Amino acid sequence: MTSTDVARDSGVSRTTVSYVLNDTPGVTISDQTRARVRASAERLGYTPSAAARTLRTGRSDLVLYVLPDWPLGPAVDSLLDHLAGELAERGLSLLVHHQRGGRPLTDLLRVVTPRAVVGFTAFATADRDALRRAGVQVLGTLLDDPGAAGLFTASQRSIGRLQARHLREHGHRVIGYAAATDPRVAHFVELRLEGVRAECAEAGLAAPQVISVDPSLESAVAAVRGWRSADPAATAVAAYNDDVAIAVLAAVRAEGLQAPRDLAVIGVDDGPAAPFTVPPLTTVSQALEVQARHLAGVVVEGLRGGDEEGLPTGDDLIEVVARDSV
Amino acid sequence: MTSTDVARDSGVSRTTVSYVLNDTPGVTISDQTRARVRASAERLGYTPSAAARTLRTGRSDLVLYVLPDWPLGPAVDSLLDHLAGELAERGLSLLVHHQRGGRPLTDLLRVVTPRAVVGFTAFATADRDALRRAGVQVLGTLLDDPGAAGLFTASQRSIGRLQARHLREHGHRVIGYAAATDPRVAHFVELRLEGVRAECAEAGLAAPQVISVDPSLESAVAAVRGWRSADPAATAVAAYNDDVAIAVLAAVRAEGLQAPRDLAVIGVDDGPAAPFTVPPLTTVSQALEVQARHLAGVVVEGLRGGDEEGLPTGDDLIEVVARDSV
DNA sequence: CTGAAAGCGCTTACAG
DNA sequence: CTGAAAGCGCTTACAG
Repeated sequence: MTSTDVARDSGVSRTTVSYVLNDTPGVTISDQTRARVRASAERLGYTPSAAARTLRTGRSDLVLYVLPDWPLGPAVDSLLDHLAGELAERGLSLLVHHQRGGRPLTDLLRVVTPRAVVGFTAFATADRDALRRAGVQVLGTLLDDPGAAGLFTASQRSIGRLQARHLREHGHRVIGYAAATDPRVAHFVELRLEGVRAECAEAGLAAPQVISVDPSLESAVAAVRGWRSADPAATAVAAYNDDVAIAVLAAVRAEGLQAPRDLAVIGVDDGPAAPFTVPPLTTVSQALEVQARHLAGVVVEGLRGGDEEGLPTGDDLIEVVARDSV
Repeated sequence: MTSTDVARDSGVSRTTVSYVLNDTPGVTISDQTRARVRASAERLGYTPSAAARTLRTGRSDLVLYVLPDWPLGPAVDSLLDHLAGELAERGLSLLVHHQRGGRPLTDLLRVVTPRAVVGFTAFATADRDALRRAGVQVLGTLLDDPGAAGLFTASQRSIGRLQARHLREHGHRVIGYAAATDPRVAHFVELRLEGVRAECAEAGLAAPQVISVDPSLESAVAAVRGWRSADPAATAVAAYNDDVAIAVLAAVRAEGLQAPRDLAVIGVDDGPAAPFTVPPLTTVSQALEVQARHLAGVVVEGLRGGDEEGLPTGDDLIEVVARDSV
């Protein structure tokens, strides 16, 4: 099923088929011919070969979104959905690549020729350069690595900062930090923790005591004991995310204590379980719908050759959802 | 950066470059020449054009995984990771497409030329046919739609069955069902519910009273009142998933009742919050690691042209994780 | 053992 | 207003 078939079927040349099907501007073709060509294409179920178009034009309508190795949660799905929609309106298709192991990104070029690659996390320098060399546009990253400008999302540091500030505003002077143990997420833990540290330091509080939580009940119980037996004892804990916070909350109950009276807890994500914990979990919400819209704009702007600098960093894209655990 | 550049740089023809870089069997090329070609390719950062290869050979090393519109949870990520790994070992790359709105799948063919498309849910017949016509292999689905054999996963019906059976085995004779309201998930609700109904019918129990839950606390409270005021009153509830179950559990507490004494609750997913609810949630776990391995095998087998029939349906891939809510 | 040549399916100057 | 022809970068019979 090629354009030759359509041409033969509708009694015109392949040139005309191409002009009609691509709505090429600046050519004048009778409405009658156009209709005939479209009808043939439709009837024959013709789809132009992506490989041939890409080879010929040297560019494709494909945008590749590169996702990292670690678990991301449902928020990213809706982000992708939204981005795909925005791109579709501009004739672009979005495909997602789940990065795995250490395999270089350039392996992908053996299989697709994207117009642009958008990274959720930072690219390895070698990958970035190789992609650029192959004529692929490389579009920013989400992480606030030094030197890699955050593309669209709230910075991880500001999430930590916001947690600490909320705790501080509720009178807590000694704050613990519940880190996650999953190594794939270590970088994020570090960035959020930095935010907590910075806020504590600026407010003249002691540095947060960091304890990792599995999350299993045993691990969380050990952590709760750790914070409470420290000197000075922590009265509040900022957790890496809701999952960790939920485990800590369970440990508080298991120890016969009460949140927030004996230990306040704040999470990150505002996941589905957060409103229903005991007590309901105070947490940081990341307004991902808004971020998605923003990301879409940035990507589209970037594709148009615009400047990716000077974009909002998005600190206003996070907020605390106050419930009863603080 | 084309194979011509590599040929010139290493002083051979493009033919030889292709033979060396593809390790084409049956050609004899001196080790010295091979080394020279590889060195050039490496130094020049040469990656063959995916478009040109695909166009010339008529096949690509791309497998497309089509994901549905609705939220899937982290389990699918690990499934994808595993599949990508298995495929990579066979020289195949996996890319994911998040299906959106009603846009036809064939739009994708304007952008990529996959060897095969693997569907998480069933394909629309039109899509399936169009893909096949374009020479793309279409590989099964997960849903147990009539006529669309389940590709790899446990059937949704058996999940519902298993919930009801567990409840029944714990002495419950009147069972309620907590459905989800998200329309994107309606089909799954229906299938799981069918399983519950079937199990109840076979055991001679009344049909389950179905109430939808938001999930918000108000909605869940209304549901709990509904089940308890029914005649006969339900003593146990099978929930569509953990999220719904968690809301129901919160409603039970809000009403001053206790689970499982006043109302037993069983979820589906065994998500991260399940061990930490009050009381800890009994739920159905879907051995997704195992399913992933299985899926990878099926896909690879399918690509090899093998038969996708006669595969395990995977009813042994689910099990209840008994905690304290039943 | 290596190279010249054809051709995959498309788009797009260019000629008529 | 429409068509013949070139050429994108590759692979692969085929000739030497």
